[in-house]
Amino acid sequence: MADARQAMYRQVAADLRHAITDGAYGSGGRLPAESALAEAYGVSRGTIRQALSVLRADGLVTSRRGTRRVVLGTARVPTFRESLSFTRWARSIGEEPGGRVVDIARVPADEVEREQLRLEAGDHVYRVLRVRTLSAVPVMVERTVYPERVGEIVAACDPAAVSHTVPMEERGVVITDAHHTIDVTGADEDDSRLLGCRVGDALLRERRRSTDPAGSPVEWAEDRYLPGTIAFAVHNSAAASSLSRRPAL
Amino acid sequence: MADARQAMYRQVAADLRHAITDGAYGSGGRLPAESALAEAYGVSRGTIRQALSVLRADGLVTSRRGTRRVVLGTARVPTFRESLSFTRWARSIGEEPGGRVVDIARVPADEVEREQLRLEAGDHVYRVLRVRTLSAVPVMVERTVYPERVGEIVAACDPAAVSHTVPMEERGVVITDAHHTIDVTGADEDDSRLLGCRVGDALLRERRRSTDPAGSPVEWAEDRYLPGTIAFAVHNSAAASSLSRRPAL
DNA sequence: TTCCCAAGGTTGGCTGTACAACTCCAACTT
DNA sequence: AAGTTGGAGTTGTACAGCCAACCTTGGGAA
Repeated sequence: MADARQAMYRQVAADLRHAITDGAYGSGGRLPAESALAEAYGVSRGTIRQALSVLRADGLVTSRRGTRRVVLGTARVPTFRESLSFTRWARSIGEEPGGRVVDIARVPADEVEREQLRLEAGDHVYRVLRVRTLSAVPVMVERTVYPERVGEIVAACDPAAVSHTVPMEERGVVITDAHHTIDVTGADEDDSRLLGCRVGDALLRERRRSTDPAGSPVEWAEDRYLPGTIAFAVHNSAAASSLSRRPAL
Repeated sequence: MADARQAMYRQVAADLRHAITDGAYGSGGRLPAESALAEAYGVSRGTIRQALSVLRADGLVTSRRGTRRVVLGTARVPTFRESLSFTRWARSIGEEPGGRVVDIARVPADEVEREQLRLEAGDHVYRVLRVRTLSAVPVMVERTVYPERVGEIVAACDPAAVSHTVPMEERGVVITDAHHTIDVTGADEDDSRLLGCRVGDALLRERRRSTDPAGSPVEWAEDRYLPGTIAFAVHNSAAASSLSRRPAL
């Protein structure tokens, strides 16, 4: 349970999550009734339901009226923050992340950037080109556009800094929502040079727009991965839908 | 609002969703306070919060303690069912979906299939190979494995049937959870023949395991798309995280 | 045996209340 | 002019209760 500063339902959710990933209920097994959990944790049923809805959204348990909840899978589900940060992700799978900033520039935002980052005409943005490595092997090229207030933080970082999200968080930039588009694209000359592939080779592309709790865009990024280095995993459920297809541009 | 058989919070969510996609609050605008909405709809604040949590998970609105909710985007978000069915997706973007079953076979499940579909030794599965088209142009090859009870339904379908999910739903097979893995792979000979590309060409691959409300697997599928025909869109938030990266196999 | 039905258990949905934590803005102080 | 404080407004968390919808089980009926 730990940390009393956390909301009760989060503590319960974390505890149940551990119990599930430790296999306490087995895969395909049944959870105790909500009322039983409520009594066990000494909280109301509403709080238990809140905790379970978190696990439901993560795809750890199902729910169906009339019968106990079923454990769907016992795999560890990354937290939201891990899923956003290349560095955190790499460390969580036991790889050593690295990288370096190839190019960074403060320029007036073009029309697309103004639209994506919701800026006014004349506002400036920081464009960052970065190559990222796992165990010193280049696997991804990242092109990110930041609005001025965020870009200043990134520009102040060491070009070889492993993580940009950590300093951003320390400076109060918090990301709570991200919208991703995943498809395939061909390598351009920069990609070719930085990743060691040929121009035109297929790369797995993730485009991402992240926003803070106030709804202001924090970054607009395009990541290109060498095939075979990464896969994206998505869970969706009738309770919390999140994956969709889109016609490619 | 419509249909009284729907739960109240879903009606409210649908109504607010329409209001938002119609631009009633603008992009970046603020929603009325929960208590105001509660009074307007004649329901309790709890019900409003339930409705808003749906929109939150879809990335339509943010939420932050102390201040009103902000409209994140006004784009239409596909429903869970649309995102699962190629046919529904194609129609929703105004394309004419088609396809045909190339091969279907009832065979004993191999070890991987038993693991994925949670079957016993000796159980049989249906393996289906299918090519799918948009406006008569092949764009995707689909390899699906069904457990026996579901496979029987699919096997009874016309090989040229546009949709398998519709008959499945009519026969009481409901999907409530799906786990997807998205990456890039090379075309094999079947892909090459059916999609008209060369062996080894890069394809966007989606692997999917779907389960019903009881937690029993309903299908295990691998879809391979020609590059440029589709992109996957994902929203995740601190409230309902569901995207993760995975090391490629 | 097989089918049907009733009863009990369980989750879904909704209401109402209370307080805590936080944001924002205006008025005040320095 | 700049910083501080305080209060009103808003969402987050938690509790308690009620009924409906649904599933499972077991016993009775055919």
